[in-house]
Amino acid sequence: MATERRRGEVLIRAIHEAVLAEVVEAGLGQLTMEGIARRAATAKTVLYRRWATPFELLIDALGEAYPVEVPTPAADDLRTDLIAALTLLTDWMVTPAATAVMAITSERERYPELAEALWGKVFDPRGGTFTTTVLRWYAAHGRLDPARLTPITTQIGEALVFKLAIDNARTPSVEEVAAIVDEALLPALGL
Amino acid sequence: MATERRRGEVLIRAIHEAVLAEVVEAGLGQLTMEGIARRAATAKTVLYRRWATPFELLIDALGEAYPVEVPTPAADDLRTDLIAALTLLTDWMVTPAATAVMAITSERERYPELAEALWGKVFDPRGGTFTTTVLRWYAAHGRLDPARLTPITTQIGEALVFKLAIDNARTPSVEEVAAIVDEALLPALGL
DNA sequence: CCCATTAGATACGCATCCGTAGCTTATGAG
DNA sequence: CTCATAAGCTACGGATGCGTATCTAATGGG
Repeated sequence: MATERRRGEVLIRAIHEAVLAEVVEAGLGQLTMEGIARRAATAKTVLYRRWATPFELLIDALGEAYPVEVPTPAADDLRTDLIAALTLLTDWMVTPAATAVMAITSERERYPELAEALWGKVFDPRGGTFTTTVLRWYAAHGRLDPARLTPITTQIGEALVFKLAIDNARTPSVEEVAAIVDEALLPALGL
Repeated sequence: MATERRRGEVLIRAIHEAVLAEVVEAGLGQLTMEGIARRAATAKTVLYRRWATPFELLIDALGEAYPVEVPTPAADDLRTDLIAALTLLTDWMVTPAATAVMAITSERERYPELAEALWGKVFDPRGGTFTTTVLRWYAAHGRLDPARLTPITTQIGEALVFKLAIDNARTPSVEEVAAIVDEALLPALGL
C-alpha cells in the first residue's frame, strides 16, 4: 500500500485547498463536509475533529489565503498606477479565494454569519484596497484634489471592473482596464 | 374541510411566487421541488406534471415577472432623467424577481443552462436598459456627444449602483444615486 | 525501539429530496 | 346533473448528507 499519511500543516493546507475548490465548483449552498472530505481525500472524522461546520472551515481557509498584495504607487504617474492597481484586482479575481469571497458577498443575506466572520476576521483589519490606496497617496502628495475623493469616486474603478466581469463572464482585459481609467475614473477626478 | 382548490392560472401564479420566494430565501443551490411545493402549499405531483426541474419552473416564473418598466426621458433634463433611470433600477433590485436574476448572474459558471435560458428567453429580446436608454435618446437628439457613449461610460451608473448595494448591503438612497450621477456619470460624459 | 498521537476507514440511524405511482375528490364545462 | 379533468394526498425505494462511534495502523517524538 502506498499509504503516505499526511499530518499537521500539510494535511490542513490540503483541506484548505479542498474547501475553496468545493466552493468554486459546488457553491456555498452545496458546501458539505462529505464533499470537502472527498475532495481532500480524507475522512469526515478528520474534519469534524477540527471544525464544527463547513463554514468555519471555509473562514479558516480564507484567513490563510490572505493577505492580498497591496498596490504601491510606483510609476509616479496616476494613470499608470491606477491601471496597475486595477490589474491587481483582476488578477486576484480569478483565484479560488476571490471566487469564494465573491460568493459569500453575493449571498450575504442568506448566510449572514459567514459574511460577518469574513469581514471581522479578514477584511476589517485591512484598510481600503486597490484604487483607494493609490488615490489617497496622490491626494496626500498634493497631486490630486482631495475633495474629489468621495465614497463614489473611489469606487468607480472597482465597480466597473466588477460590472464588466459580470456582463462578459470574464475579467476585463488590460485594454478594458485602461479604458475604465481613461473614460470614467480620470474624468471623475477632474483630469 | 376548507378545501378551496386552486386551478389553472391562479394556481400557476401561486407556484411562480413560491419559486421566486424560495430562490430568495434558500438560494439556487437549495432550490428543490419539495421546498417549492411546501411553500406553494401544493403537491410535488402538481409541479412535476408541468415542469421537469426546479430550474425550468424558475425560468418560467421569471418570464412572467418580465418585462420591467423602461425609463422614458421625460424631464428634458439629462441629470434628472439619469437619476430617474437609476431609481427605476434600485426599485427593481428589491423585487424577488431581481434577487433571482442576480443570483443566476452571480452563479452563472455553476449553472450555465440557467443563465443561457435567462438571457435567451428574457434579456436578449430586450435592448439596453436603464441609463443606456436615456443616454441614447439624448445623444440622438444632439444634446450629448455620441463619442462619449462607450461600453464603459454607459455602464458607470449601473456599476456604481450595484457596487454600493453590495458594499452597504442595501440599495443606494436617492441622495447616493444623485451623487453617482453628479460625481461619476456626468463628468465622464464631459459635462 | 516504544508508544502516544492522530489519520484514515467503515458503519450506524436519522433526515431530506429525488421521481413515480396510485388513489381520492373538488371543480367547472356541457 | 353528469362526468372528464386535474388538484391534492400518501407512500415508495433510492440516493445523499448529517454527526457520531469504533476500529486500524501510520507516524514521529522521546
